[in-house]
Amino acid sequence: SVGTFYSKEGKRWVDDNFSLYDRIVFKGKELTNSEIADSNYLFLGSWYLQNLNSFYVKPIDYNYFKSLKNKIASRLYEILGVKFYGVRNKKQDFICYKYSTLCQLLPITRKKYISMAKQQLNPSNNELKDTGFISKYDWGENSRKEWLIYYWPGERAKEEMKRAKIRIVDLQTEGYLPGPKRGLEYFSQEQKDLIDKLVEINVSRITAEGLIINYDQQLIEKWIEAIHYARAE
DNA sequence: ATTAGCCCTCAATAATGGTG
DNA sequence: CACCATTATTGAGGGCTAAT
Repeated sequence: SVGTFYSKEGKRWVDDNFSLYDRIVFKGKELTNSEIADSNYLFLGSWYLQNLNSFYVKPIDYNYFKSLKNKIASRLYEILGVKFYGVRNKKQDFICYKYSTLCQLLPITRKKYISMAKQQLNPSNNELKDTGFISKYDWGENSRKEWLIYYWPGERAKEEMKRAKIRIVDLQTEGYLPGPKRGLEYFSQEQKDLIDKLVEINVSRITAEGLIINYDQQLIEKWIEAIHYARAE
């Protein structure tokens, strides 16, 4: 896997061989030398974990994602969300997919006739349009007789990108660049303890400090608690 | 090329059984 | 007896195919 994974913290592409998970331990198996796993554990790969910690993720509106009835629609939402990112501030304010490409990306089989392809995808397209994620979509054909689908971002998509941009700016200015005030004495003892806890669960120190500044302490404590559960699933 | 009906798959819910 | 886990049932959605 060369050139497929970008490290946010390292600011470079990763060419190493790596896997998403470092280690998987199933329930009842030996966890460490003496401990037996009380449920299934998943250890995220270090690169993956680092990027999560750096918030190098595409923010998705999980509630919206869940609300989508059609699974094709929800997958489209993920894909288009990323693509719309690339489209902002460009002259061309829409994106275009070959149907054949979409077939590889979506949980669908390639149809022989355009009518079938349309009734395959349009219910999902309409759902996204009705909920405002796209403003409209259109079918077309290129010179090689390949079917194309055009998507225009809707209000919901634009809102999402706006929100994401603000969050990124917030984190970069307030959470990342170590400001002049960013000494250890800046934190209370309680906060230091909390940071240590975060570091224990593999959050990088700089991110942990950023979290402490930007979020309520109790919220973070709950969050740590939740992670201990989430790990097991 | 398009439409409609049948069949298969998957997932959500209900029912059953096993355990503290 | 209550609670959790496993199994059975049902329903919706999508693919395949035959008829138009």
